[in-house]
Amino acid sequence: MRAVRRPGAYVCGIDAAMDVIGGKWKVLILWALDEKPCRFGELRRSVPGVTEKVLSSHLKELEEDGIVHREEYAEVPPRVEYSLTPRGVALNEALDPLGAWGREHVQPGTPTHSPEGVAVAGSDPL
Amino acid sequence: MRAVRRPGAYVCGIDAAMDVIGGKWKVLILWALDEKPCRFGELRRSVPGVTEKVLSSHLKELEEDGIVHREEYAEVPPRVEYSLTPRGVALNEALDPLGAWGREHVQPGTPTHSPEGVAVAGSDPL
DNA sequence: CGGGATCCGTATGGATACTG
DNA sequence: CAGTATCCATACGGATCCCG
Repeated sequence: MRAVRRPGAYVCGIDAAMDVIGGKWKVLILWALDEKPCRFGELRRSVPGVTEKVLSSHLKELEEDGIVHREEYAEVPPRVEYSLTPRGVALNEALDPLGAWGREHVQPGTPTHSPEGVAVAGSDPL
Repeated sequence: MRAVRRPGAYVCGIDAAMDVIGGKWKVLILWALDEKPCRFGELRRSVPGVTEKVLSSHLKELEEDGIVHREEYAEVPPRVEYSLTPRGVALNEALDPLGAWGREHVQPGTPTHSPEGVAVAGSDPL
């Protein structure tokens, strides 16, 4: 994963934000968590195609970035719950117009929200 | 670069949008073009650190995605001008809240817009 | 000037097996 | 269940040379 943050500084806020959500599955993770807090296994099912390692890495980074909160319960069947922090909620809101743009301009018919993992069929309209 | 579009389809609009702006320098390019149409050389100067090849690739992809328009003038000193399409303008607008989020949450003090010498004091090309 | 072609290093992500 | 460890593939980005 991103070994370390961009050394110097960001050129702009978008640049900075992109560094946070740059992972391949991050926005999908955020999206799933936007619905409800999730356990690791749930998340894995909600984000089809992601592997444990990558999911784990992404979650760790999102946690470091203050986007998700990780609550660990020291129980016998280990239980961990991930949820969005206020900052994460704000990020998701900021992401909304971008999602609208994507739906409008690149993939008409894309669902608005389907954390269960629905994939639409369709081709590039361009 | 992205050899081909994501095989199946996108899970959501954000997912789709991310595929469009996923390149390392794309948002910076968009940002520069948001100010004014630019020639290749200008762009290269506006996006410090990017190499010709990558800039070229990114521009080509952005063009394929209908984000930028490429106007080629068959003159003796070859001249090409890149500009944002309406779709590109819309994308930039959709990116705005994300930029605001980034400025607020990850890099306080990041400038709002400075496409001229995008280099912020102290910024360091990777 | 505006790139295309080539070669190459690295970061990112994937598969699988294993552990607390 | 919730990860970690290891190995591996490749996409991405960079340097350089070259051409219209």
